[in-house]
Parts: sequence; C-alpha cells; structure tokens
Amino acid sequence: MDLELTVDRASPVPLYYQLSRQLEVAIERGRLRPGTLLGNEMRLAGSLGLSRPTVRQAIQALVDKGLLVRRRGVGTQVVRSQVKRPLELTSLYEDLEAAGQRPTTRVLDLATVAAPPEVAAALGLAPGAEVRRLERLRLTHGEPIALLRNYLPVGLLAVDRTALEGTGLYRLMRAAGTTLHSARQSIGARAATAEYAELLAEPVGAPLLSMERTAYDDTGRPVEYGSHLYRATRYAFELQLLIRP
Amino acid sequence: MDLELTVDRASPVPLYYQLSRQLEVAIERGRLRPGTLLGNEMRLAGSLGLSRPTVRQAIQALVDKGLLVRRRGVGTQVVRSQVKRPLELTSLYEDLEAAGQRPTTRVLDLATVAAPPEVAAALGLAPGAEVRRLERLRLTHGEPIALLRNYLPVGLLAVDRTALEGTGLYRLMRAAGTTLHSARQSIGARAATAEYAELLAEPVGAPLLSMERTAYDDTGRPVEYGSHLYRATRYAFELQLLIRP
DNA sequence: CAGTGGTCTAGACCACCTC
DNA sequence: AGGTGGTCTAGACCACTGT
Repeated sequence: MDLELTVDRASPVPLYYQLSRQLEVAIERGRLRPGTLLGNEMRLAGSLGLSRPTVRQAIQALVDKGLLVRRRGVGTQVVRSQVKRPLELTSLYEDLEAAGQRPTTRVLDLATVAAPPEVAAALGLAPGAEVRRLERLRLTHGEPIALLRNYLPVGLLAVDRTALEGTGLYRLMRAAGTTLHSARQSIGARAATAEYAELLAEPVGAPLLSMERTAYDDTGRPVEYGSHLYRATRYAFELQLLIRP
Repeated sequence: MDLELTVDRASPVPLYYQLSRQLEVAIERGRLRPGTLLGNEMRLAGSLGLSRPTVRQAIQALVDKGLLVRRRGVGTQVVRSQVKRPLELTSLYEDLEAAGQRPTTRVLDLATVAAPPEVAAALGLAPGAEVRRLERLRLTHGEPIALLRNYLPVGLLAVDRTALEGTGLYRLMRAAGTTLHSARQSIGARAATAEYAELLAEPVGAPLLSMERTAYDDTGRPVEYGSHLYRATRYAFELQLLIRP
C-alpha cells in the first residue's frame, strides 16, 4: 500500500496524532480509497515502531470522525461515503468564506440594552439585566443573505464595530479566549414581515429560515444567544451527522 | 462523594462501560452535580480495582458525549450545562413519540418507480433505475405535521403498509438489519404550493420547512433518500451539538 | 512544589469473523 | 484454524495547573 507513514519522535506533536493526521490526509486525497483495508494494528505498530495502543488511539480518532469503520475479525476499512465535516457549529461567516463567497457584514446596531425575557432566560440572567446586543446584516456580492441578532453577557467581549465588519463573531470570541463547547439550536421557518422583507430584499410574506441558538463555554456558562433570519432562496443548513450505535 | 461505584468482573459487559454507565446515570440523576470534580484517575482506579487506562476509557466516553470536561492540572469535572442528546439522526416519529405526542401516519402512496434524477444521484443509481417510493402524512392529534417522501433501493426493505402506519421508517430499517452510520441533510424553507397547502392544512404561500436527507449504512452505501416538508407553525428542528477543539 | 491529566509501552486474553 | 479488533493490565515519563 506504500503510504510512507512515518512518525517523528522528536516532535512535540503526540505520536498518535501524527499518525491519525497522516491517515486522514491520505483518505482526503484519495490515496486511501474508500473500502480499503488498513493493515492490521499489530503490523502497523511494528512497521512504525509504535505500540499497539498508540496505533489504536490514532485509528479511534478517525473512527470517531466517521472516516474509518472497524469490524472484528475483518479489519479496519475506509468508509465508502464522502464524509465531510462531522457537523461543526454552524458559523455563517466561515461557511461562506469556505465556499469562496467573500462575505461582508454591515453592522446595523451595537448597544447595551435590558435583556428581553427570552434572552435573559437563555443566558441565565435576571430579567432586565444588561446585555450587549448586536444586529448585523450579512451579505455576499452585495446581496443580503441573513439578518443576525446576537446577545452577549456584558464584559465577555469588547465588541469592536470594525472588527465585526471584517470577520465572524465566533472567531472574535475565540480570539478573546472564549472556548465554545456546546450549543442548542432550533431551526424553523416563518414569513417575512415588512421590516425583515425590506432588510433582506425579499417580498413581504416570503419564506425565511429562522435559527435561535444558545452557545455555552466549557464550564457550561451561556456565552451567546442568537436569533437569526436567512433568505430561504439563498441559504440552507447543510448538516452531516454520524449515528452512534 | 460516596457514589457506590462498583464493577462486576463476571459480567460480559466491559468494565469501562460499566463504570461509564454508572457515572452517566449519576450525572443524569443529579447525584453528581454540575461542576463536581471526580476523584483523580489513579484513586478511582485503585478503589475499583481497575487499571488507570480502563478508568480513562470510561471517562473518555463521557467526555465525548459532552458530559465531562478534563483539565490538566485540575481534574475531571461534570459539565455545567444541560446537555441532552448529542444530536441523533432526526427521526420525526421517535421525536414526537418521546414528546408524548402519539404520532400517526397515513400512507398516501407506496410504489416502485423509476428514480427521478436527484434521487438516482443521491442513491448512486443509474438514472431511471427502479426504486421504492413511499409518501406518508405524519399527524398528531389528527393534525398534519409533515409530508414525508422517501426513496429506498429496491430489495432493501420489504415495505409493509400497515407496519408503516404503526411506526417510523428508521425503526423498520433497523429491525430489518440495516445499520445507519451517517447522513447528510439540508434544511431550508419554501412557500406552500396549492397541493402541499391542502395536504398540510395550511394556506397557500405559508412558510414550510423542507429537509432533504441521504442516509448511509456503515459500508457507505446510500440506503435512503428523503424529501420532507414540515408545517413551520407546528414543527422546528432542535439540535444539540458539541464543538470539538 | 505537588497533583492532575496526556501520552506511551509491552505484554496478555478474549470474542468474533472468515475460510 | 487463523486472523482480526475489543478489552485489560501495570507500569513509566511528561506537561500543565495551582499554591
């Protein structure tokens, strides 16, 4: 199979990760074709000078990503379907950027306000507590795609208007040291009101995709609540998901 | 902390799984409160008579589920947010059932037809190849919720009309030995046409949620293509997702 | 500094699948 | 029967966190 797998023991990168990454790249580039059987774990370990548990750890990471399947008595195979990303937090900005769409953002509003009831509930604050509200219009090629309204606990992020026009909110939050851990989102549909229709350049009554989301950091603290509206003619949510037995 | 953790070495259930399950139940029942530090891995291993790798394997499973967080130099903590299910394949029937909604199904059509182009592409078949088509109306309390149109490769499932009226498609597929592994779905919105409006008891032009999905088994073979329409006034997709660093 | 999780090793036995 | 992954052990050293 001559995959030229190697590990560098002098590197600070964990050995299992070095191996896992090389296998992942080989699968992405088609050097390991769907259905291919990896050599058995003992042989792989031997040829790389690693122990079997380390090789297993590398393989397990790719099984968790859905790229490999293990079968007892058979071996480890490359999955036949084209798994892309195992479902990440949908970041509209990064999604559009990855699709080569060159997104732009117009900041419509940026203020500190009393939290509306549903926002206070989502962020675990007292009703009426202060929160940062930001309202943005996201566009590609000058065409509006979505209206984004977000609420953040005060003090979490020094929100900068020009920074917001150049990148996505999540990237700013990560850069400020907030590590996102989980999120709950609800996706629905509704008809455009006159106000939203004008902002999004759709006729009144046009179907819009709506998404409400609460995101948490790794201590379980709510760090963001968002209520977004998307033009259904220009955007749809793409999800890839894995089913665990 | 007196959690009364025990393992049964005579059981065929893997030790790491026994431990993992007990911790999971303790978290669900609130016996391990959010923020609680688990004892360190060595002590846990010693008190249970297990090796550290086995204890780590148990903990890792819960970290992957988003229930625990590990911090080097600190310890392993119960996550503070209320993680529900880590996002399963959305099965409308099972979702409604779990919510106590007593779903019912009306089978509108069940036939073998030539695959439309998008279906053939999704299922990896030649254009015009034969597929099983089923069209169902899903209701709760006599109210329509969704119009479900599915395509299956012929021969995969002996589709039984009465069975379809009593349960969900995925449950039937699992019972027939098909193990689902991954799926791609796209969620959008559109306005109700006259035909769909009548079936779903909505006005013409009402916003509907749409979902297209291709599901694969663990060999990567496409096993189902679905194109569904939901009443936006009665249904929304709830997703819980974890962000991996 | 002491304590934590992160990584790694070199074995072992077992359950399952294919031939 | 032979080969595969699944589980488990008893050690070891390191990197990071808190005091």
